[in-house]
Amino acid sequence: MAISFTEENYLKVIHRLSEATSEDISTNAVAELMQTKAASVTDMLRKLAEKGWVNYQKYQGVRLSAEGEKIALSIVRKHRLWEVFLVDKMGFNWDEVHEIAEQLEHIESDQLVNKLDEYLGFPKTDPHGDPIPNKDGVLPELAYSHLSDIKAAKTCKLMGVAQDSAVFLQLLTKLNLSLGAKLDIQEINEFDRSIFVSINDAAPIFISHEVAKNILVKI
Amino acid sequence: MAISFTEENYLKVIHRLSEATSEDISTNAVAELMQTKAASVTDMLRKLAEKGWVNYQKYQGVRLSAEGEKIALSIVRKHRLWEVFLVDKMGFNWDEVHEIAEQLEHIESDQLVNKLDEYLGFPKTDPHGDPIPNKDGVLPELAYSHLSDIKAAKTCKLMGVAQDSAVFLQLLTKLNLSLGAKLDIQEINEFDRSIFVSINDAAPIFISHEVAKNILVKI
DNA sequence: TTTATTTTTTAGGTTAATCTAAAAATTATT
DNA sequence: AATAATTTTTAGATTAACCTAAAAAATAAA
Repeated sequence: MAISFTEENYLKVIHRLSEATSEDISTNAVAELMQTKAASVTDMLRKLAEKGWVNYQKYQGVRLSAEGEKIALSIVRKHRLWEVFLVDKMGFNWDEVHEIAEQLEHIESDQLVNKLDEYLGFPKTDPHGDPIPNKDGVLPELAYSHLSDIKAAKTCKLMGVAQDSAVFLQLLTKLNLSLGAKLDIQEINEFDRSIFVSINDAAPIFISHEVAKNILVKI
Repeated sequence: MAISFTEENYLKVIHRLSEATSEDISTNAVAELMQTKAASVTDMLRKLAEKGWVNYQKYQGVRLSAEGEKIALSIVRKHRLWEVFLVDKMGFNWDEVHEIAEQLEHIESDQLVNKLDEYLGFPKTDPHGDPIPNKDGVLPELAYSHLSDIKAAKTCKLMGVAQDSAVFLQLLTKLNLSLGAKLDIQEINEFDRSIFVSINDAAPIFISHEVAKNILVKI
């Protein structure tokens, strides 16, 4: 069935919200991420339900149907593959690619996506460490920890980020934190939960809890 | 000023029609290429004129303004660069890329277009031999002849095509005619204007005038 | 368990791009 | 030059996606 850019964006947003919870997603939560009003969301949810892409009962929130999930994953796949393309082939920085990938994710051609995947060497993650669904919509298992959850001094490796806002990514770049960086945690301060850490064997520095929450590491 | 996909497509179509003539472009001609009705075109032309992208007087046809021309050329540039990408990097055939490039041409990022141009080695033509405008909208001079215009037996080289319909391109492929092919014209038949020609030194075959009209060659 | 607050939905409108049918202007033909 | 044929425009509707304001339902607080 034909699908519009807008419908694709709604499915993507509902999918993103569903990853963080097992509850149904509220109209307001969708409205906020879609940068629109709740009334508009209600209209769209009814339409998406009619098309069979979401399960929606009024006042009860929304969740993706199996088919909706499949569509959402294919958009996520495209978004992340294009991000790899933009960074690896076009030479963009990881904080510059989100906007462009938001456009490219709507290009419709399974053939192109699969050729692109191959051209990029079947990457498992995008430039922010987020997993890329394969052609059947299966996400590779990554299972990383949030740096903020680590309780004791140890060594780990930066594998991803939990946010791709440009300001956050630019801060990481300033701190010399990029994918694959080695982190030797020296000390965790009880007071403000800041972390004193050496990055790639450099002199240790302080990282705020706020930042640590958005850093994914392999122990 | 903000521009919609639809507006971009109208400008592109008007540009394409303007290449073939110095006359103003009729509402019906635009309607046919846009696959829409004349009434819809009238509405859009008024809007494009308000935005300053075309000169339009009712009942008198339309032509691009300097600014409209600039926009149209940037779309053509993107379309043709993406076609090169699809053929050279993704491994598509030249008859498979038009549809996908129709989508990709609307991606908005000057930075991306210029990086893509560089990545592809600043190509002068797309996979059909059509010239690619540079970043300032300047078209490289190519000045090729239509095979159908050649009057005497001689040798020439296939440099482009005047049409990118899949059926036409597939026919060329069947005839072993691709960009760069050597054509030794043996004879031109007065009766049906068909051409008896040897392609890359193979046994000569007949090519119809209809096909020859759409083949561009360098003598 | 009422009352207050928040969330969500409905009702009614707007805008961009399209359509059909009818009117007006242009062009072609006697 | 008058009439016929064609082209183009206007008028009035439709659809998708959005909006505001008001009503209804759900949730939280007294």
